[in-house]
Amino acid sequence: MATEIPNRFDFQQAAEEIYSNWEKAGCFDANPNPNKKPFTIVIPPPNVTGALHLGHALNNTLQDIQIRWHRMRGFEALWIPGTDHAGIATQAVVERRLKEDEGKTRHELGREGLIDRIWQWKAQYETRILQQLKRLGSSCDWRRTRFTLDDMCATAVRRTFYDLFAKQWIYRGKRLVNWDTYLQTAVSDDEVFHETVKGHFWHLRYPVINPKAGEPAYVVIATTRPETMLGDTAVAVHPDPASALDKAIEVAKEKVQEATAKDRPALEKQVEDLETRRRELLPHLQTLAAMAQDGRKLRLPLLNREIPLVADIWAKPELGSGCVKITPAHDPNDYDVAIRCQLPMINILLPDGKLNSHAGPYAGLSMQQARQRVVADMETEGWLDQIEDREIDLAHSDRSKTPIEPYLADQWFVRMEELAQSAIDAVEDGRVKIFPPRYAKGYVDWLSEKRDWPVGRQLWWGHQIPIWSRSFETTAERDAFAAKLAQHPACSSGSLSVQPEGDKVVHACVRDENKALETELETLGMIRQEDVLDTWFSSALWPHSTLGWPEQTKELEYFYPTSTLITSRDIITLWVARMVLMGLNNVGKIPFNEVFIHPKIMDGFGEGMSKSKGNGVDPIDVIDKFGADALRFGLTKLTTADTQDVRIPVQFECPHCGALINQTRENRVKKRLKCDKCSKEFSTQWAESEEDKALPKGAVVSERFEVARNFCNKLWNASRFVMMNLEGYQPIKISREDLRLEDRWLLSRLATVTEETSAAIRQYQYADAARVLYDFAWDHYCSFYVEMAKPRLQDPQSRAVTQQLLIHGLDVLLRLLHPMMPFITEAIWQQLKQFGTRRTLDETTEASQWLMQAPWPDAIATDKNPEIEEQFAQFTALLGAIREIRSRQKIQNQERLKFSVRCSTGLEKLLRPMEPYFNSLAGAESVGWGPETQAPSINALVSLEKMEVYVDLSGHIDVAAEVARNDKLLQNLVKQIAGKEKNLANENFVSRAPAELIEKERQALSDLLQQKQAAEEALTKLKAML
RNA sequence: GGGCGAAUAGCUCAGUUGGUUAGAGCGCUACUCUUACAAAGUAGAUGUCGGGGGUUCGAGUCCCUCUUCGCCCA
Repeated sequence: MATEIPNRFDFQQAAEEIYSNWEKAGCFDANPNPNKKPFTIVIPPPNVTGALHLGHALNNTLQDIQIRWHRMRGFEALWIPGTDHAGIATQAVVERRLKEDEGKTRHELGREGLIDRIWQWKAQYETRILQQLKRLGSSCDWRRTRFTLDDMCATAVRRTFYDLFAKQWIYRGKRLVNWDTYLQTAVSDDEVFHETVKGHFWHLRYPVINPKAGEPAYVVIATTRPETMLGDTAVAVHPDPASALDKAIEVAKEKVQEATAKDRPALEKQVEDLETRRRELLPHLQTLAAMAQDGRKLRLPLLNREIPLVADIWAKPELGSGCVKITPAHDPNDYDVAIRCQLPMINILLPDGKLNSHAGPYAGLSMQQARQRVVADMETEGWLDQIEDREIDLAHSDRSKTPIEPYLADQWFVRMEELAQSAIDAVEDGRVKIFPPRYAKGYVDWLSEKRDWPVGRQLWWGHQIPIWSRSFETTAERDAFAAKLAQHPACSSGSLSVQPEGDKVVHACVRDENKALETELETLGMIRQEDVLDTWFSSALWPHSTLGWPEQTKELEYFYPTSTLITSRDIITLWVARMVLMGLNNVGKIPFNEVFIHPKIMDGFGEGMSKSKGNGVDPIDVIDKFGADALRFGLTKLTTADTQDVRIPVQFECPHCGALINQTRENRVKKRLKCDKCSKEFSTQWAESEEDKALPKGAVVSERFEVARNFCNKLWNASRFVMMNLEGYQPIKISREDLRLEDRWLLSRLATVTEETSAAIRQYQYADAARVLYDFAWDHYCSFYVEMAKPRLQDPQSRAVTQQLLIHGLDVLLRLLHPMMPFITEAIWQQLKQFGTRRTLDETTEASQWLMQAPWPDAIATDKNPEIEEQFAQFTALLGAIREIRSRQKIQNQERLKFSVRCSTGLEKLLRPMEPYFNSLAGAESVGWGPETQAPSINALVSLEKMEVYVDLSGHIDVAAEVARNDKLLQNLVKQIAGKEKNLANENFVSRAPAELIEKERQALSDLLQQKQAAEEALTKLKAML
């Protein structure tokens, strides 16, 4: 029976059962349905590198809220789940593991072998990720789960690549790339992070060949990477050092002008240095500039190569020696110089980071070894000028954490001109709306650069580029071959596209997987490109590839464009922008109508959470401890509309006693910790030794979710109360007019709250939606309606109506909360079934089998009644006044109070019917009402806006407490009165402020004066009693 | 260096178009085991709204500037 409901929600057990029941009942499935409007979300596929973290929990909670809300509103709501293969990240993790566990490299395992291992890894993590999503309550259509490397996605990738190739938007070129020597692949700028490290500035001398009279015998260049001299193809000097220096001096002087006193000395020193330099170094630089114009050559030491002295603005006369060595194949700036001055580019590096034959005697050395040898040899030969210490900015690969080598390599690119423009237009003309709107700027700025997209990755894990290539000795041979290939029937049928590159190379792209054709190309001597595509290439197709494109499926037709994409801001350029341009290119339509960028979760110190910092919270730990509903509600409550970061302070949970220990920057990296409370030790994620690992592990959690857990408990117990009092419940016909004030107040609140919640969810104002429901459920439904229902339930006259409104309110509340807290609301819904399916005031609807399929409540406009809400506010104010006196006077709850209220007859009429509630809610009974009411001889007075409340204190007055209260009140009143008087005495205010406001102020002042007088009188009386 | 954002109670955050007593939850204090809930109830205390200028009758809110922090880009 109902009374046996436990007073805690056992979420552990309930959640699992509920979820599998939903799944069995097909609640998550969506299918094209002409009778409904579609609402579609594609999950931003989490990558299979690791498990989901709290940021993912937030991301997916927000998506699920939209999906569940739309589903309840009658949309055909489809949420497509899936994961991303994350090419380089995953391969890096698996390779590292391989090295650590078996000491093997990928080359020892071979391409097939390694890919096999990665699939195993993928299987493991995909399972884990999908499981996490399920435990979170995500209502995805699991039948449609996709993976960016599965057959369906592969087909889409291949078709897209072919299309771009045929449009000649794909090309291969030699470019300087960020080379990861550990993973032996190029990485994009997005995958590089910079770190300032201590280094040196080596000053080297390069001798001048046949210097003329007055010319120096050598030039000095400074470099942070001396070994790259082996790839030098020039030395540059500024063409007009005088004006360049003047400009630099001018800029520096301006800075001095603008500087604060603190910074000024340092900047003045700079100006001084520059002026000294101009005096002492300029003639020398001018000589060099002239020599460069005259075509003077230098001899590159160690390799004895002749290199030109060139004039180029990249050389900064204000820095170092004023000359700079040019290594086009290994430095982006030098690369630009080489393009401008038409210099040769010499690549001295092998893919594994060792030097190649261009490095002459240094071939085979690593960059590190070469540096030592080069410096030593230069010194021996007398070409080393000096060494200074210097901090240098060093690029690292985000994937392998090793230094990046800029490297000249063949690279596949996607031409971005048209594609980028199409994506810019889509946002600028409002077809794609980004929330919060400020993020549109970064999106447009990034796309506006229209930098061609390097899509090739020298990896094994990914979509292999479907291009077969062959090189020829001569252009004629190549052309002949290409012409012949162009005759192939596959070309005219549009499944093969042939294109030349440069003079001697031809590429052929095969549209769909076609073993016969591919083999044929191979017999013609063509070889397939080894590179795979950047992961983002396949994820860019995600909104349409998951719906079956390039097939014109029913799903694609019905569910595309998707409705909204919910993601975090660091992914706007990588994902959102590329999804837009690929959607437009492939389908001809935008991929989604709206994009919502949610906040990023930080720890209590404002630092991003990550496993490598030790401050990462595993959502599963939170779910185990507080329940999925608490996790979801807590995250929802944090998601305010415009903020970009939210902080969640993090604790360790002691596995012995459950105590929470605040995390600090110090303790979060420790291998083991001692509990503050029970003094027992526990291990952390860092534990390595057997001894540490033997200790129980302390989870990283956050007590932030306690609030939400308590809210779940409140909801649970309110429901429990309702059900305990529903014995004999029969649905009855209710007519609004017959209802009491509190009933109509409840209905008015329900209408308002429904409206506010809907509006908030629609506008992605998640925190507002959560707050509105929290306040309503706790402060209105529980604290007032349920409390007021208690006496009414005892009264046979009013019991049936009260039951009806209680269950109606609960039914609506559960539906409103369901998108945020699906499990607990569903659990209660299932229990409510014992009272039948007719629960709401609407006699025509029956409760559905599953709450998740129930209709979203209607905001019944006619139930909204501001007047009643105002009246109710008067009632609660009066109640509060009585309670305050009770508390201040330390009057026990058992002792009854008497009070009288001096107020207008109108208010009296309104509040008198509430008399029983003063008894049940404040233990007080009224003895007088209306304008003529006399104060009891000993009383405490509370002056409210529209009434004066006298609580009879005869018998239990604490005079001192009452004096103190009145004193404080008086002080406050005096302060306020002074403010108002000052305001109203201000000529400017009276003449300029709006008349209404002035009138309001006057009224307020007169009220205040009256209150003051009453307080003074009370005080005089009280003091006489002392 | 450029862009975006943040700074409000001990903590985490709200605070509409400027309008005069700046709010919530947690924590804290006091009192209550009152038959839904102590993961609760009732009441209470707590603020130079980061600093400095300015606009205005009036600034947490608008403008300028400085400081600190975070994220992104180069």
